Amino acid sequence: MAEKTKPSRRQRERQRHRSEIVDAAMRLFAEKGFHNVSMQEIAVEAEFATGTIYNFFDSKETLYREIMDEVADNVLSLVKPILEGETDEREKIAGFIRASIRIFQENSAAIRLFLRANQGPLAHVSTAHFSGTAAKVHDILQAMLKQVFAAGVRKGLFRPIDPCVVAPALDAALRAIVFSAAEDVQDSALEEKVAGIEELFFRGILHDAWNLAACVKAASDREES
Amino acid sequence: MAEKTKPSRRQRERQRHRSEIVDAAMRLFAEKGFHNVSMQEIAVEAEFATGTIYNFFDSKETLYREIMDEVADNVLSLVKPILEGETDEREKIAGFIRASIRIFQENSAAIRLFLRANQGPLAHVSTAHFSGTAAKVHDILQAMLKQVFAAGVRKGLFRPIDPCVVAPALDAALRAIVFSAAEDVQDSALEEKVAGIEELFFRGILHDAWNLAACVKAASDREES
DNA sequence: CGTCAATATGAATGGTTAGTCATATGGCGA
DNA sequence: TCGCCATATGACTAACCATTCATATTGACG
Repeated sequence: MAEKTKPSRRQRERQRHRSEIVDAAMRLFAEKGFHNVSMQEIAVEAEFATGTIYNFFDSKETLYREIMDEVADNVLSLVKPILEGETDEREKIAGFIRASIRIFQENSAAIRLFLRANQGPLAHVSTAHFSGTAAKVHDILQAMLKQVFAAGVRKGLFRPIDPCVVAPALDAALRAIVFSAAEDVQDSALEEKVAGIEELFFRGILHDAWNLAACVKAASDREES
Repeated sequence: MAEKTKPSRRQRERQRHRSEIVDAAMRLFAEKGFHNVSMQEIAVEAEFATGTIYNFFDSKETLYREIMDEVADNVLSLVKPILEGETDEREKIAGFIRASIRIFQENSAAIRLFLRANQGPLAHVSTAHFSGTAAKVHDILQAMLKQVFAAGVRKGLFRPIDPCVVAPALDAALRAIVFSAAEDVQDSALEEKVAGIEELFFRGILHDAWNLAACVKAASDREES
């Protein structure tokens, strides 16, 4: 199927140019958002002419999508082995949390794209706030997490939590921490913070068993007044 | 200071028109994002002429900002009494979680704005991903949450968690759940899901005390291979 | 009514930018 | 060395859209 035998001179050059464009575009999109970057800017940043970009990508939107997809695939390939290994569900979750540090640190520019993704050319109210493959990848990740949680519950490792609650919660909480750290200059505390998330998720915030039901009731009573 | 005595006919009309424009703009911005909505569209949606909008707002950006600010203030005013009451820190957190349902449900369109906020005319890498007052409000909310957590830890109600980790984590997790529910048609499960978050945060996912440290070590060993 | 001030109107303006295309370039085989 | 083809170029076009402003409408008040 795939021709492995022909990375001719021309072809390799072309591929290099392509990736230079992608790099430049990624930097700019990540920094300023889709609508605030013109093809001119991208061209200048990549040291090509405007028209050249259109030899590689049909439209600005296509370029954007391809970048998103690339990043998404990359992230997924890093996370997948962790969540699908043969280990204990508890270790999978812990491993996922710890891996997030590296993944998000290494792709921090790329990930910013996802933060800024909401603005994209997609005006729709898609399930996630991403577009195209990126949305699928997000869904896949969520699905994997849910499965791990479900398995953990089945085996009695976790309390009978709802995977559809915990999976997005973990994902969102992690993102919040990692991104806020990525934006500050001093990301020194990142490791500790992620460890904090880990503990939070595994053990909760309470010191001892506390009568949750009573509190909830009190709160809703107060609400009605 | 504030003249309470003069909502004359003219003035009241003007105010009504203004809020009709705000409503229309909010609907559109929430649905399609700042850049994908033209002043024309807003004018049509609000049943005014383009120029009329400029009698109320200096620019598109001003309009956007004012909407954001309005929503932010509204949300803050709902949350503040819960977090600053005289109750137990545990109840404050529980109350905050439960209140989020109502708040986000009632302003679901408005809140979508915050989701889409990243795109705004602000290209900067601001601390939060919001602009202007909205950013401040977000910070204020976070600060209040942190204080509650810190107080809870001090009183021994919570384990020695880091407020700077837990506050954003709770916020992000809640948002993730509420928004995903808001986007699905069947939000029937929302109450249960939020209750799930509550339990998750208070008690964690583990059934029993489990040797977290060992797991962490195993995971990082594996990482190095 | 008639007048005036406040407000609404929407066609016109100017600036921006995605995307095109006729032309130039340069590597490569003959 | 020559000519060819893949690729690069960047001035140009067409569309879009925020904003303006000369004009029309409204409704309050004498």
